[in-house]
Amino acid sequence: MRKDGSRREELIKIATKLFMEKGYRTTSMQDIAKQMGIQKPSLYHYISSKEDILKEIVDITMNRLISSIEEIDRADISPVEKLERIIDSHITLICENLELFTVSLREINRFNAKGFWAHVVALRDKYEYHVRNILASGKKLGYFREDIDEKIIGFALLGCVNWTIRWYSPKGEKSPKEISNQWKKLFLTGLLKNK
Amino acid sequence: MRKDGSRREELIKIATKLFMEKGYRTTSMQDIAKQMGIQKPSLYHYISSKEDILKEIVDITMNRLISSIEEIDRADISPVEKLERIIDSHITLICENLELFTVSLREINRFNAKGFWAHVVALRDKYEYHVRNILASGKKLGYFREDIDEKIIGFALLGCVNWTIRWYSPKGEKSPKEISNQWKKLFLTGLLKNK
Amino acid sequence: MRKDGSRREELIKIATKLFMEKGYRTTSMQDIAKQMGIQKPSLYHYISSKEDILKEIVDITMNRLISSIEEIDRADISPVEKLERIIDSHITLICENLELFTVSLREINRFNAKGFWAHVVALRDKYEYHVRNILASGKKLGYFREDIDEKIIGFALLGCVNWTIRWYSPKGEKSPKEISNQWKKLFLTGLLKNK
Amino acid sequence: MRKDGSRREELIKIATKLFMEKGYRTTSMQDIAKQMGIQKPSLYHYISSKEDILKEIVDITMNRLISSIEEIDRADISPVEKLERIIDSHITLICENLELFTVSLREINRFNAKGFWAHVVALRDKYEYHVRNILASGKKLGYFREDIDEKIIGFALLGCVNWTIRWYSPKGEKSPKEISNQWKKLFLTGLLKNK
DNA sequence: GATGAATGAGTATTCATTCAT
DNA sequence: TATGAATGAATACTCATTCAT
Repeated sequence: MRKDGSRREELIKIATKLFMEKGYRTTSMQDIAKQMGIQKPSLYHYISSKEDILKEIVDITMNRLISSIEEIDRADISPVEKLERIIDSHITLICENLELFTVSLREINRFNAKGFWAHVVALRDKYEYHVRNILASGKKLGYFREDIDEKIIGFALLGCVNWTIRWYSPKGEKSPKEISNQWKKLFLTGLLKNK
Repeated sequence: MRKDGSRREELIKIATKLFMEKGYRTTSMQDIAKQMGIQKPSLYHYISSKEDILKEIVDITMNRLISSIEEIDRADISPVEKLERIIDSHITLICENLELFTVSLREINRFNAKGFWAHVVALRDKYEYHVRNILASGKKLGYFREDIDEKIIGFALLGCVNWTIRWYSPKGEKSPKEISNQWKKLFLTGLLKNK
Repeated sequence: MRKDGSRREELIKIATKLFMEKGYRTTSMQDIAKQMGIQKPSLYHYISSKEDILKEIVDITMNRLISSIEEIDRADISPVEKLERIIDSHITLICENLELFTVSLREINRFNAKGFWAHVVALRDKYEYHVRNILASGKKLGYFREDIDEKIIGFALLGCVNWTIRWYSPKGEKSPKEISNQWKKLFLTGLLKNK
Repeated sequence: MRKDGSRREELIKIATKLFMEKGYRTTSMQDIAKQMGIQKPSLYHYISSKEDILKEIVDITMNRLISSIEEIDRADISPVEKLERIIDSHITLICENLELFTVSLREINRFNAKGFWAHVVALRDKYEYHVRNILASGKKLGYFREDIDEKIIGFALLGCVNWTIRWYSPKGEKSPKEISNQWKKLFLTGLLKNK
């Protein structure tokens, strides 16, 4: 009676887990149905296609990242602090939603040359815009070196952080906090010892 | 025998291009055969399975990375210079073999839980070993800060560099040299202005 | 009870329209439900199966044709006039109930080899009986040529008239009256000019 | 070795038979494969989709009709004789290729609103053009009544003849020759006795 | 080396219908 | 009277691979 979509959410969650373990293509609707304890066609009560599930996963992850960075960029703090908070928040989001982000970041290219791609690109650009904006204003306000290229450094940040899905494990020895601290220091002062 | 080899190489090259454009699963043997101007079953004179093509691609890319890092690590230079050379060489390899590396880095997880996976992991570990080794000796020799974690910083380096496949284009505005210079400085001295 | 009936009729009407536009098989119960503004299972309050809708459509059309021809055949008029009236009435029925007749005549074969088929055949035979009967008595009474075969000429009449569903449009340039007049003359005196 | 497509022709023939008996939609690729003694996917060596089979059937029938009517219209004979020959040839074609024509005429509407429809319409129009052209010149040359409408009479001819698929059986009592003779006389001089 | 023919296993999706509420 | 949830059965089509020639 309560139409809260909780069964749909369960489906997304289960599918995400399977997509992470076996890959999107390799996971069949059969697999998802089995895991949910229902028959294959019943899945179509909750979603309209397999691709729709992936779209939802991508949407969820991208929007969480964007909400987070927008809030940070709005805050009345220095670009240096913004950068630190972005690193914190991005790593936390990934580590706490590892399945969602693994699938999203791994499979996102599948939409290339499809209608949904424009949507994806728009979201991606939004995030990158904020990153570059913070780097640029840090430069203008005299916090960051003048010779940094926002685009190239922005990609360094994204690569560094997004690559986490390839090696992070909640059972591993490194905590999100440790990772974040290491990288914040790396991005601000580099590896060389101050003399 | 030389004849064989060249035709096989052509196959790998064509397959790599298609895998990059359409993805490994989405590319059919039919697609590859068509692009080569032969019939589907004829492919099997050169390779023994579709997966074999991917294995070869992974092998080629990993081995190039390893040869390069081994040579660098062997050289009689400081860890700082080693780090710089790794960044240079890794970016150059990716940018000059963009198709190969895009496919390799994107599809490598496919072997998860298969026999080939152990092989992949061994290669990956070899590369990571050298990275961490250089970071550790840089620390020991007093070049790098003492509070850096080789593992976490090593992943930062790999993420930063490997992520290049997601955005780099030979037609784009940024050259491998520029990218490399920006990142070398980032890793050594960070973004903050020296006061 | 009156309420029921009207809702059921609405269903038949909507289904008929959809069957005409998309075909019986291609139209789903979903399509019908949507068009009615209710949910799929609710349809089953009014009909017992999809096939039942088609049965009803066939019944309605066949019975109208039969009522009409029976009335004509009962009338105290010459076979020539009977023939003319049949043409008039058959064309009028089709043109004024184009959706019903299009569906009925197009999909009627679907019941082949099913229980309902005997029923359909009985209705069809009834109509054909009257057509042939009129032709035969016209021959006996000296109105029609003696060398005509009632069966073959009867089929000519049916084909000519029933084919209307394939080309007639209420928006087209030809009125049912014009069509009817042309065909009455065709059947009675043929195309050749009297010399 | 001889690449004569005979297996493909066999497939079309078998499919045609099944489509006639069970209908296009109701016949599955499975059914066709079984009847051919091969596995389902093997069908796709010869055709590229189920719809392709139907397209071929429609093409074959329409083109035979058109070849025939073009030849007749080109001949140096009177419109009256042309009309007679059209009736002869059309009935013969249908009766001798009953399966092909039954499927084609019954399922042709399926392409409505698809790309192939324009092609179908073009073929249909070609045939109808010749029919009307012959009627019109018969009128102009003084053979036919002046009050006949080529379009309406043309449809009478088509309906009468095409309806044959609904009742003709090679095992039935009426031969194509008999049918043809009855209808030729019907169209030329009608049913009324000459006084 | 090359390939036409064939296929086993799989894959997403559709749909009429049922039933408890 | 209405419907959300569920499903058994079907369906067209794909694809890597094999093999006789």
